[in-house]
Amino acid sequence: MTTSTDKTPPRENDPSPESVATQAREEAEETFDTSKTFADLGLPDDVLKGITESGFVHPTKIQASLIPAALAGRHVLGQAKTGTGKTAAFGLPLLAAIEPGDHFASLILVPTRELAIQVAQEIKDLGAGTPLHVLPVYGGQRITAQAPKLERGPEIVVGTPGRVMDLHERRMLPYDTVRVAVLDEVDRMLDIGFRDDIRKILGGMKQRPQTIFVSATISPEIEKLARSYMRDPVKIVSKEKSLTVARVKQSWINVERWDKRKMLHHLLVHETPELTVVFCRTKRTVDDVTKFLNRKDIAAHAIHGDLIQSQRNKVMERLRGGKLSVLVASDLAARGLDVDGISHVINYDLPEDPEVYVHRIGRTARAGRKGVAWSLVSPDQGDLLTNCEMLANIEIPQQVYEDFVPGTVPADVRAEKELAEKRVQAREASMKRTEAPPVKADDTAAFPGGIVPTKMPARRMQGKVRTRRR
DNA sequence: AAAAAAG
Repeated sequence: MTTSTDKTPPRENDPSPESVATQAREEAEETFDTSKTFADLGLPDDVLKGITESGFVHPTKIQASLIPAALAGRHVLGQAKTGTGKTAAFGLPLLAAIEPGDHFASLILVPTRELAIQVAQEIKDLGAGTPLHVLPVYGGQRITAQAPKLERGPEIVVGTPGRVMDLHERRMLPYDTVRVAVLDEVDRMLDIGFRDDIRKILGGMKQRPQTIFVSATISPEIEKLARSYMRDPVKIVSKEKSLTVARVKQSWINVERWDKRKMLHHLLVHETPELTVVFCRTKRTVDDVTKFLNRKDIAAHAIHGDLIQSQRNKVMERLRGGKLSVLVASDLAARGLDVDGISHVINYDLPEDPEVYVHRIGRTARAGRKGVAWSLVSPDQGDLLTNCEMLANIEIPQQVYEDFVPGTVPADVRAEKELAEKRVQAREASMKRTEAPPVKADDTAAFPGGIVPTKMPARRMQGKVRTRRR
């Protein structure tokens, strides 16, 4: 049995056709600009053909504002939540602006290999009506396999930073021909490790190409980066109240650390989701959880950055082909991946970075569908949950599973608790022995808040605070 | 603190 402690009545009790239709319309209005069609945006006929063949009529809001600006040759810094068609927003103007034979006219940088494959495929599909070539380049595949494809001089290259730099150094990928440079998932690209690569690649383009940066969130650091590479940029910001779409039903479940696997198993068995992605914080946990589920006869597959690339590609193919029901993933899969039919996202651990939460749950409820996002939160992880709620600007309700039977407390945890209790008792006993000196009336008067000045030096206090946070 | 990306 499932009970929700949400104060508002559950949506399931209100499935009248009118309300469903209203909700659908509101959500469409939230994402799409129904007052416009792609034909209004100034795209050429051969590009429009690819769009109509893909079944699109109205652009999303980010597309409606980004496409005309990019077509006009402007530098664009665009923000929109996940799943609102950002790839097409920068891909369509590229397809429109680039002539066949314009070798290496555009370079698109993405943070993961899987995204390189996906973004390249999406632009290929959109450009089906044009003779342009799109090539993904990324690490983990042999350079010798890529060389002949690069020699043919594709107009658009989509790549991960490491391999792009490698190919450039081998003189197989020029920078000086690039007229439009795109940074996808900029917030992720500015992480330590990527930042310098990005600077090297963009800085290597002495001709100062038109730049398009897209990101789910725009931080001051992103603005700074944009200012240093862009001339007179257009900033496109979505005015949404929340960073997450309403179609995802989010909730959190209170569960002790040692009960998380059991709870995960309980959810997968009792709620029978169609296609689930389980996100874990470490590669090790991904492997452990996958093995655990396999032992319980659940056909779960793992994906993380330590698997060989062919294995990663194989798992992604299975996922896209609908031949997989549970994917256990590291944050490798958190961003951008657009796979149809992911009905559930489970956060086995909440991420330290709340932006990652927004990206993770954005894997579900794509293309106008609904989705469910559960987060397993142990009592000591409450602050992580609060961080996510604050960033996404939503209140996540708690879900209680009354028929879930918690496991026994592991021996080491029990021992630790007992030890902590003993320490407290010992401290109380010593406090009684050394009576605190009475506080003088003058001292308290200087601190109306009732705080008694401490004898501890300020520097030591800082140190203490710091150690407590870690 | 971890994960990703060049081998």
